[in-house]
Amino acid sequence: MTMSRKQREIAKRHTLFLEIARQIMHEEGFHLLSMEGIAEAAEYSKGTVYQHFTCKEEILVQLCNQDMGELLSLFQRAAEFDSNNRDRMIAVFYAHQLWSCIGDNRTDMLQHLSMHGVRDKVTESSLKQHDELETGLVGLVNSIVEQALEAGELKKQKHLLAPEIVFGIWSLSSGAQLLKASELPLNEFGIRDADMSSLRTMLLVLDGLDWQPLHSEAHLKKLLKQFRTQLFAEEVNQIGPDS
Amino acid sequence: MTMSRKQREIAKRHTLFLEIARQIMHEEGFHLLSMEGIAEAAEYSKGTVYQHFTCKEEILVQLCNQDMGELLSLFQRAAEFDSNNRDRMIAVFYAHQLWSCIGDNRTDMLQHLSMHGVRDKVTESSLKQHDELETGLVGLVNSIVEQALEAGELKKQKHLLAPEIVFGIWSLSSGAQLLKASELPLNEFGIRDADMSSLRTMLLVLDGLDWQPLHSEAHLKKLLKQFRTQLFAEEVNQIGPDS
DNA sequence: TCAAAAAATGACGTAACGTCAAAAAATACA
DNA sequence: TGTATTTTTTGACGTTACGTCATTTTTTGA
Repeated sequence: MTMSRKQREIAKRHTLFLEIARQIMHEEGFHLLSMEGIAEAAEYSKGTVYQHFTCKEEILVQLCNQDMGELLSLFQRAAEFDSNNRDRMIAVFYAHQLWSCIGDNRTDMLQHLSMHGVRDKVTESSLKQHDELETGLVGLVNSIVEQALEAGELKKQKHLLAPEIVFGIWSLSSGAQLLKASELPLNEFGIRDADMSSLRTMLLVLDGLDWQPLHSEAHLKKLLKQFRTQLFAEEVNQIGPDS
Repeated sequence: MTMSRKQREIAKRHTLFLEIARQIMHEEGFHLLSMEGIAEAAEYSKGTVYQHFTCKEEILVQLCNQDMGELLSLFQRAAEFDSNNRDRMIAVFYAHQLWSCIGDNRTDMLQHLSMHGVRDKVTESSLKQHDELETGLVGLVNSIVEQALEAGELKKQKHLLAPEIVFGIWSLSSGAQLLKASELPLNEFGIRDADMSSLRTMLLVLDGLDWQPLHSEAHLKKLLKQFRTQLFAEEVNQIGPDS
């Protein structure tokens, strides 16, 4: 379905507002984002901004949904990685880290969104979209675990269901990103590389689960190289030679 | 040093305000906490509240500091648990979960505090206290890892320093609590018991590290019972027969 | 008892939210 | 092209909460 000129203009402005909001949030943080600020930066009036977004929170959720869409596509690519399920799982974990490195303050934004009182203010439809994205992400990771079970790479655990394994890894990953995004002086605590530390912790979980094939340092090295130069080459280039 | 009557009165009101703030935050959330609200509930005027706290955030940080002090004392008890270092580590993890179950919305509060723009508004001294508490907590966990290394229960890891091991476990624990505190329908995802899942994931990490003595289901059962009926008996009773 | 010091108050200035009647622009139609 | 109608944009307005500070009230102490 094609849009009229007017509709296209509106859509364009919608995007403009979102971009400006993202910019402001990046430079000054969510707490300094104001509707008037956006309007001013875009050279429109406040009322016009309110025609696109019912409230500040609505902008936030839409930005988050954009980012989560990106995350989902990274996850999908990871899930199709041509190897065993263990490596795919590692790819997903890596993708998550990459995702937060590429975007400016994605973790921060999500954190805001999850705060008490925010969900209530947001449009039904954005919220639904958000929940679907979330379900999509979790579902994808879950299916990797299940495929590993089917393939016999992972034995059925006596005390952890597949979704519970996902929960653990998910906790680890998001927890690590949160700590990293916080203002804690991790290096002062003796942490050299937060991402590498959490990734290695995650490998320990996989080994603890006896998820085959077990860890090998050589394989990890090769795998990371593959991620950097093939699977996520483009994304890695956006940040330069690190992680 | 003893206080004058006046000083005692002021201290008492200070506590009163904090308690009221905690109450409001519990019932309505941080976003609905207002200085006027506190003043009203305490039957004082706004100005008086401002004589105790420079701003809303200052109240938040002081409440967090209270709670973190409690957490630290739980951790200390865990660190003195009469067993090996692995079990002490598990006790710490358990204590963290217990702590968030006992308090009303502790995770939420900490999350707020870590948000961008909050630290800047807070008193130097409260901030310092907060950082010291944080350092104390991390340091304590770190020292358990180091004792395990010294005792030979844990071999030196080629790729993870002690603080990095702590980082992983810390990420896992705080990530899990965050997800639990969020409005995600974990049970719909198939997660039966979030705390138990993250605890078991943490055990997998320990096993992955080859931290002796390795997991045994029987031992875990015994250990949890000890936690519930001895080490943290009092705290567990505050919530009833679960976890 | 009363003057000086200390503490409590709430009116005030400011900022941001979200609304809505009026103004401006776009469109339809003669 | 000119006017009527619809759509869009605008910013003034009402509201809420913050944080300040001059004024009022209470306490203290001589």
